[in-house]
Amino acid sequence: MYSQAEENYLKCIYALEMEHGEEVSTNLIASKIKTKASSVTDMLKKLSTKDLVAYKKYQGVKLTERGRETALRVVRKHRLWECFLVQKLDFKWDEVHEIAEQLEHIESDLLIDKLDAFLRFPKTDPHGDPIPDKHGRMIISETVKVLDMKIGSSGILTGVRDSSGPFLKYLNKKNLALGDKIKVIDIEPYDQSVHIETRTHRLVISNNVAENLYLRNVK
Amino acid sequence: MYSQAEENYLKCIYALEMEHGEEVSTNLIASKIKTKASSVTDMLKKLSTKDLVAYKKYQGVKLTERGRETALRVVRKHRLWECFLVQKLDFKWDEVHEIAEQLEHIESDLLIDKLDAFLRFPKTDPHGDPIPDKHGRMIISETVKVLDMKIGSSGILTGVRDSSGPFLKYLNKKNLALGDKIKVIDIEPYDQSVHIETRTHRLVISNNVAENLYLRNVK
DNA sequence: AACATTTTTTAGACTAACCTAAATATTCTT
DNA sequence: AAGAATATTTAGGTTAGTCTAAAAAATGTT
Repeated sequence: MYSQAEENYLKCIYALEMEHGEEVSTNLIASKIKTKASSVTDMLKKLSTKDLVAYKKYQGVKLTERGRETALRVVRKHRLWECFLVQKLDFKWDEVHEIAEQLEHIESDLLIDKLDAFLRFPKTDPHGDPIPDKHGRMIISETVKVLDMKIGSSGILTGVRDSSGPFLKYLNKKNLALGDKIKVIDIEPYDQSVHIETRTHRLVISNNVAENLYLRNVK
Repeated sequence: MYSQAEENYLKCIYALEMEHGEEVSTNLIASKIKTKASSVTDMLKKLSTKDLVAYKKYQGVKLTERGRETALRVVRKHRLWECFLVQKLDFKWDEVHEIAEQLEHIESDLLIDKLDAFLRFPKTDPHGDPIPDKHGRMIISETVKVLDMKIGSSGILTGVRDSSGPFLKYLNKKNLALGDKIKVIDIEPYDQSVHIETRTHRLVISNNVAENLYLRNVK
């Protein structure tokens, strides 16, 4: 139906809308997709004629309803394939992204629904991100960043903002995994580094890392 | 590494070499790939500069060692994915080809080896075709066409030459499946239609169908 | 408000993979 | 072996997606 390039742009715009709100800028897309702003402009024009984005010169874009549906279908495929890779093929969570980037473009509704069933309709992918169902609906759990936690409170690690290989490898090394219960012992006012405690150990994480960890509150 | 188009040409040339012997002609490739002869010529030149085929103007092509290895890797992926679709996702054997055509281009050696292990290293795909191992080796079983069988002899249906949807649907309807024991009752000299018997029923198949069924001899 | 900076768009070019139409080789027929 | 038929290649064009460089619009600064 749509080319891989088109799907990648839609997915990218969808992600940027989630992060920064609607009205995504050309340069932002360009840097995320690692291409030039002029290429982005070209593509936005094309997506616009296909009624996938609402685009006005110099004003940024946002997805149309059609565009959002399409983006969600790609996201669904990406996250289901990640589940498959981790649960069935024993990949580690930091190894699956690049492969899922390819698999997400395979076109077959039947395939993806059968895959969904095979995996028993998972609600989140290995990084804690919610998986849209076939109607595009998903469960967005209330989460807070580690930095916004009260000192002394605890939470379950439910997701990561940055699911790049290096960051996930860092978490592996520090023995932090999704589902771990984490208690915030102290936040250093000077550099916003955070002293945390898990069931098995204590450690200090930088502000940067703390920004990328989402917790679900727990008493 | 190589584009999907390049991989498709290599796979196509490989298949034609198997069927018709080496030195595959431009038109043959064009008709199989459903494109124009001039496009084939363009691609053959490109594949030639990459040392994947040995090409001399007006003389047809054959795969180089490098080309054959690459083709076999694609074939391996295609057939493993077909196994996955049938065994794990409950697709029927006539539904998997088009999806496998897409999946065969996913690039990750680790993925394909893990998939192979997950499927317990299958030796043939759902159509009875042998699956190359990671070194490109496969078990080619001795088979004969139904038409070449002696009257009164039996064989196990081990493969089909034409694995297109319509043909496989026909076999489904006639209740013929891989692994079935088939006895050749009679071959009509006039039109080469064949009277056969399975464990459960008797039927007459046209010469055309008989040409497309491979049996492994059995006493 | 005027100038500088940044962002975005336009103009024009490139590559991969395809196409049509015309030219050239090869093969077939007699 | 010459002409006809067929097969293949060449020449030149198209589209998708990218690029660079230049132009234009928006934004920031004083």
